Amino acid sequence: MLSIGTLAKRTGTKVQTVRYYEQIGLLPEPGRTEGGQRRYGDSDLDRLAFIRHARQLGFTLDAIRELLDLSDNPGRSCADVDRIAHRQLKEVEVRITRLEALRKELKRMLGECSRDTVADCRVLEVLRDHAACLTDHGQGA
Amino acid sequence: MLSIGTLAKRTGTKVQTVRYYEQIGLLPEPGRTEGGQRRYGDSDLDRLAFIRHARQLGFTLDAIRELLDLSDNPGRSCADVDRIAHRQLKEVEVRITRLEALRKELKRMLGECSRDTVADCRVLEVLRDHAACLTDHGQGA
DNA sequence: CTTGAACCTCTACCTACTGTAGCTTGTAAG
DNA sequence: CTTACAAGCTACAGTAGGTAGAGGTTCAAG
Repeated sequence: MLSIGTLAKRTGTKVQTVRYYEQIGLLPEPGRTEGGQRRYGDSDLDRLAFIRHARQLGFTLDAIRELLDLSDNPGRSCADVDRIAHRQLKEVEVRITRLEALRKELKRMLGECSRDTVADCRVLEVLRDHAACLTDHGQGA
Repeated sequence: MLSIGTLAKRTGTKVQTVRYYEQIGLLPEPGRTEGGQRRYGDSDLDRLAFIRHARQLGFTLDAIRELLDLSDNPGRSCADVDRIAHRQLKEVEVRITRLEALRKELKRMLGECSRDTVADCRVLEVLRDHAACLTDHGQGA
C-alpha cells in the first residue's frame, strides 16, 4: 500500500493534485489508516498514470473521465474512444493553426520595427491599428 | 460619448469584460451619467481596441499593462516593447513545438487502432502505458 | 408617460490546479 | 519508549481571463 506522497512521486503528480482528482471523482476514495491517512493500491497507481498521461496529451479532465468510463467497459466498441481522440487531435490542430498565424504576425511586427523611441515604435502602431494586420487572428487565444 | 454597450460592440468585447478590465485597472474609471451609467470617450475606445488586439495576439494582461505603460511614454526607448514582443513570440513558438509533438503522438495512436472493442483499443493502451510513446511530451499542456 | 432594452452591483462559476494555515499522524533514531 | 520531524490531514483562498446570473435601476424611443 502506498501513501499519497509515494503515489504522487511515482506518477509525477503533486499531492494536492491527487486529492483534487479524488474530490472531483476522477480517482475513487481510497482506504485510510486508523489515523485517517490515505492508502493506495496498484489499481490507483494505474488509473492515476493513465490520467496524467492523457493530461500530457492535452485531453481535458472531462474527456479523461469519458475515456476511463470506456476503459472500464472492455466489451464496448472502441469507436467512442476513437471519436474522443479524434476530437482531441482536431483541437490540437486548430490551436497549431492559430498559433502559426500569431507567430507570423508577431514576426512581421518585430521585423518592421527599426526606430528607437516608443513614439515611432512599429510594434505599438500595429497593436493600435488592427487594420495594419495581414493575418486573421480573430477568435480566442 | 459612448455607453458601455456601444463601446463593447465597437471593439468586439463583452460588456462584462469591459467592466472586468476596469476592475483590474486596465481601463481607467470612466465618467458617469447622473444615473450612474458609464460613459466613454475616444481615448477609451482606442485603449480598449489596443487591449483586444494584443489579447488576440496572445499577450497576457500583464504584458498588455506593460505595453500600455510604455505607450504612454513616447520618449522612451522602444527596446522594452521589443523585448515584450520577442518574449511573446518565443512563448508562441514553444507552444507550437509542444502541440506539434502532441499532434504526432495522437496521430500515431489513432493510426494504430484497428480492433473494434475497447478491450483491444490501441488508444487506451497507449494512454495506459507511457513507455509506448515515442515523443517527449513531458511538461504542461 | 410608458415600456423594455440596456445598464447597475454583487456574487458565483469555469479549468486545472497550486499554495497556505494550522493541526495531526507515522516512523525512525536514540 | 519517547522524541523529533517529515509527511499527512482539512479547509479555504488564489491563479488567468473572463462568463453568467440575480435582482434592481436608468435611459431613450414611441
